Parts: sequence; C-alpha cells; structure tokens
Amino acid sequence: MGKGQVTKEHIIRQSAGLFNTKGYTGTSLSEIIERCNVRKGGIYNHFENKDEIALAAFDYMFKQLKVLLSKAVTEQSEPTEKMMAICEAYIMLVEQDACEGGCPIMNTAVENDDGHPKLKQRAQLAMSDIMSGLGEIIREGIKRQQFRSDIDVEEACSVVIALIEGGVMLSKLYNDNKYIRHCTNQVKEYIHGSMNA
Amino acid sequence: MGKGQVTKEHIIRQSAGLFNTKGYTGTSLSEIIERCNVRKGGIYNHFENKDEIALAAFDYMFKQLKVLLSKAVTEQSEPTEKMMAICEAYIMLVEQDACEGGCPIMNTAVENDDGHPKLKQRAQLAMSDIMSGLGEIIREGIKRQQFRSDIDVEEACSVVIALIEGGVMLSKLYNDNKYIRHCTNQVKEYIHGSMNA
DNA sequence: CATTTTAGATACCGACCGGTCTGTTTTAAT
DNA sequence: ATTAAAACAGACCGGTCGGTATCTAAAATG
Repeated sequence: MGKGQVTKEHIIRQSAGLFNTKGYTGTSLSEIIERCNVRKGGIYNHFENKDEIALAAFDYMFKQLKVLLSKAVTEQSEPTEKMMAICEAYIMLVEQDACEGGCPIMNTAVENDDGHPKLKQRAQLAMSDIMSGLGEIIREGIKRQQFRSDIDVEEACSVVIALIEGGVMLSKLYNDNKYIRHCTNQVKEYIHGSMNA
Repeated sequence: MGKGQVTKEHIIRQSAGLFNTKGYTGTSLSEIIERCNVRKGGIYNHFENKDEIALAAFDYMFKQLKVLLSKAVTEQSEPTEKMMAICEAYIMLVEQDACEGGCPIMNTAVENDDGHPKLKQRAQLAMSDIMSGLGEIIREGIKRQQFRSDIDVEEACSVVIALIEGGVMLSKLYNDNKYIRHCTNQVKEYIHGSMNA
C-alpha cells in the first residue's frame, strides 16, 4: 500500500469519527485538518470535495459496524443466539464506543433526513442491508422450526431494529447503558414469544 | 399581544421547522430570515443570538408535541387506551407532519449528542417529561389491576419509547409509514402481554 | 542514481457565517 | 397630535466556510 493510500485511509478513519458525532454540517474541514494533522492540500489531493470525504467516512463506519455484527453472528449457530449476539454487539457499540459517535446508520438517517440525499441514500442502503441480514436469520429460525411459522418477518425485523436503535438513542441521550439493556432484554422476550412451544 | 410579540412568535414557529429538519448547525440565519420574511434587525431585536432562537424553537416544538399527546391521552379513560392513543399520536406525527421534521426530542438528541449541551439538556428534560407521563399511565394501569403488578415500569417505558422512536426513525428514513405502524402494533402486543389474565 | 510522478504544504479566493450598529419607521401611550 | 419607545431595515464587521492554484518535497520507477 503506497504512502498516499495510507494517508487517505487515515483521513477517512479520523474524519469518520467527526462526521458520526457532529454530523455533516457540524463537521468542518478545519476540524478534519486539525484531527488528521494534515494540511488542505493533503486532503484535496485524495478527495474531490467535502461530500466525498463524508461518503467515504460513512462507508468506513458502516463497514466497522458490519464487521462487529458479522463477527457476533458467525460465532453463533442457532438463530436465536445470533439475534441475541446482535443485541450484545449493539450494547458493546454503546458501552465501548466501537463506532465513535454511535450507530452511523441512525445518526446519518436522522441528521440528513432532509438536506443531503446521497448520505440519506447510503443510510437507507445500509439499513436495508442490516435488516435483510436479520430477516435471513429469522427465516432460518422458521425453517428450523424454532420460530413460529406465522410471524411476519418484515414486521419482526422492524420491531427488533426499532428496539435496538431506540435503545441506543436513549442510552446516548442519558449517557446511561440501562436503556439499551432494557431494550435488548425486550428483544429477548420478543424472540422467546415468537418461538414454537 | 403587542406587535413585537407576534413577530417573535412568528420567528419561533417558522424557525422551529427549520431547526427540527436541518438541525442547529444546518440552519443558518439567512434561511431563517428568508423563511420568516424578516431582516436581521427584526430577529436580533427579539433574540440575543442564534442559540436563543434554537432553544425557543425547541421549546415550541416540544410544546406542540405535548399538546398532541395530551389531547390524545385525555380523550381516553383507560390506561391501555391512553397508551394506544400515544401510539396513534406518533403515527399522526409521521404521517401528517404534525411536527415539521419529525420528533423534536429524537432529532435534538441525535443531532446534538455532542456539541450543544443546552440543546441536549433540553432533549433530556423533554424525554424525561414524556417518559414520566408514560410511567404514570402504566402505574395507574397497575393500580387498576389491568397491568400485572410485577412489571418494571421504568423498563416498560424504555421499551415503548424505543419502539415508537425507532419506528419514527425507520418510517422517516424510508418515507414509508409501515414501519411506525409495525412498531406501534408491537406496542399493542406488548401491552396485551403485560395485562392481567 | 536520475527522473518522473505523486503527495502534501501554503497562500489565497469568494461566499457566507453569526453578530453589531445605526438609522428609520411604526406603534402605542400621553 | 405629540412624543417616547419599540420594532425593524439594512449596511457593515471580522471570521470561517469549502474550495483552488501553485509550488516544493518525497516517493516510486527506470
């Protein structure tokens, strides 16, 4: 990997933390410059404009999140355990700042609801990716006759994601992990309630 | 009400929509000026600085939300009905843009996680207000022996709020009301599961 | 080792930011 | 009707924004 590529990824990693905490408009080039210890020429040699940095930063953060989730999921074999592992991963995300600034999907979704269509689209695609992964797990659970066959997979996905993201939001708002824990406990209850007798 | 007060409230109402959609840093004075059709002197005659506008705007939006919720709640007599009325109110908020830009608490909580302590504190207080209202309803349900007496009120509040806010986030992200509906349906299920037999 | 390419520092740009100040108009009380 | 005060317009301020152009230093290539 050439030196330029190293610098580029350094900029992406560092700015990703900024964008994910302060948002697109809330993050200025001078902050990126300061944090990366790079001058303007060092940035614009690798990126066309601020947008391109922000998009690369989101992609990076989302990849981090996916790695976290994938690892958690593949370590388990049973669908129910996989789902709980996802919950645990999100607890880690809140408690140990695995993604600086919290869940990049929710942050991007809320902050760029209006305003930055490309970022919003990224958030949509990312969320769809997560939800389809979750859907696969649920479907597998149904196939293995662990989950009831009459559950609406899409609805179940929405509920689980909402509980988790809502819990993340509350825990970050109050700087108190109990909320995400309450919510993931409820996910567990929900799964239990969706299981065959 | 003097003319000045009319202008001031006009500025608050209009800028509240801007701040709630685009966030604090994403909203500029020139946008406020344009939308309110007022010049700079007309704004700074009533407000000390941008902060003060943003805080007043949040307070206004939160009041709007509270009115919506209070109306929904007082129209019902039974705790279970009150809780469902809250869900319906949030569906309205998403579907009919009762608060331009979505739930002001979540927006403010996510956008100003770091960065603007006063706004974050406002979001905390607002959320606590909503949650304590919800807690009262649940406690009343327990007292009337409709809800099981062993449910953890605080946990139940977290779960219901997370479901609703998570649903709002998803529906706004995809511009599709089905998500908030799925989530409020789940609130209903959750309530049902918490009832005495 | 020479040369060419790449990386990066620096100075600079116009636009816009939030905010101030002064002057004029409008309002409301006398 | 007079006048004091409130409301507002508009010019102006320093600073910062995102972005560009130029020039030097460092790598990669032969």
